[in-house]
Amino acid sequence: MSDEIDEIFRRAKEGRALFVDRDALSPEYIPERLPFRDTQMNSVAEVLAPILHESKPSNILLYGKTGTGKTAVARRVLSKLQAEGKKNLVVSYVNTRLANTEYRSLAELGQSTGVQIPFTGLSIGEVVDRIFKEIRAKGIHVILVMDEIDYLVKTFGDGILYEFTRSGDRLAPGFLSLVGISNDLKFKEGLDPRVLSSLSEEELVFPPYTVDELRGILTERAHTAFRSSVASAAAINLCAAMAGSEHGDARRAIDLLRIAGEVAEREGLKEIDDSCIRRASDKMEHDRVEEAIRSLPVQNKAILLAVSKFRGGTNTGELYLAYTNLCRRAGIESLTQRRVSGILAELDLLGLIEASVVSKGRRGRTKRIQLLIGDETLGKTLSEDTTFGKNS
DNA sequence: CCTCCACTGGAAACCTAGGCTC
DNA sequence: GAGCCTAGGTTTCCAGTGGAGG
Repeated sequence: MSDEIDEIFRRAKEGRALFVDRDALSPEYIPERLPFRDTQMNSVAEVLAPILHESKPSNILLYGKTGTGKTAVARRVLSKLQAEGKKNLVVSYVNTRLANTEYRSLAELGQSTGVQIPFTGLSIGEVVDRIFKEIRAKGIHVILVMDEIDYLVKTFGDGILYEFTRSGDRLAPGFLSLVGISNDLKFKEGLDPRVLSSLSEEELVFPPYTVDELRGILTERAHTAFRSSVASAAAINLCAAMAGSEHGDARRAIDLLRIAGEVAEREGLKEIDDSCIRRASDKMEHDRVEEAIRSLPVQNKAILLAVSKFRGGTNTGELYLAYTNLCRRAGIESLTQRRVSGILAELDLLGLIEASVVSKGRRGRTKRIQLLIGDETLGKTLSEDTTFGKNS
């Protein structure tokens, strides 16, 4: 036993030699220079520059799929802007999907402008009023970055965007400019035309990286992150190809390279080979699923567990029966079928199950439900939850 | 071509936890 | 502390429906 531990430590010590600066491959790392994004950086900088002579920059919308560098460009430009040392400038960054509700998105904006917002109890309108009041009173110049703004619009409508885009003189001498970041190229369709015209005074599209560009990015990062000869050109090619085959997602490519490096390190290898990369890719998928399950509310877990009882799929009625039984045994309240149907749709969206509506003619209409993940992953992750500890 | 099943999914009402003002 | 407010999750109610079997 202790031999094994010694062995792990020994390998870790040797392995450490693979990485020089692991952070260069972390998701938060933003390099000084963003390769292949000079045009976009300059454009954003040009749009925002007027703030340095006290006038309100146009609102700007950044479009592009995940991992095309939108967030990195926005952050980089804004941090340079902040470095200019302008006193009344406030840069607020909100990821609306992580904030999860309109209210919490606003609360984050409030935080950065210096308004304390209780985590519940106020109406949206009241929160907006308070923030606006603060901006006016202090003459603050706010640049609000709303990341994944399409999520906000899709789930809650454009209510607060409307407020923002029309805030105009209500804020003088302060002002608020929006930098919207969207993964969805079509999200404008659902927008009120007045909001749209104001929000997209300027627009910038981020094309997906080509495999060649990904290779360039990875090479640069690998250079800082690893010792020389750890990540061969062949390894980098494979990472770029695997991540790029779908949609030129740089984040995924970088994650893949980092995890492949970690795998190699753990194995005590001197360099990253193909099998490291393939295993890294499997691990990423596995981790994504585990994390998704772990963060589920109890009821959703129970439903997922009920789904897993049926090898080869089931339908709503049958599942609901199994689910209520399971709840009784686990000693938790069960929800109505209507709600379960809604939760099934959520689980479908997360990619944990597949639920599609099928009609069986005279025998009614239902959802065909199938588990998309492995039993062991599910069992292992759910057994951490004390509610389901024993059975399953 | 019509029926009719076993649900789906929209809408509204209800509930709880929390903050607000007075 | 009373009486108001809201968000978010859930329940209640119900009209709507695709298509196999008649």
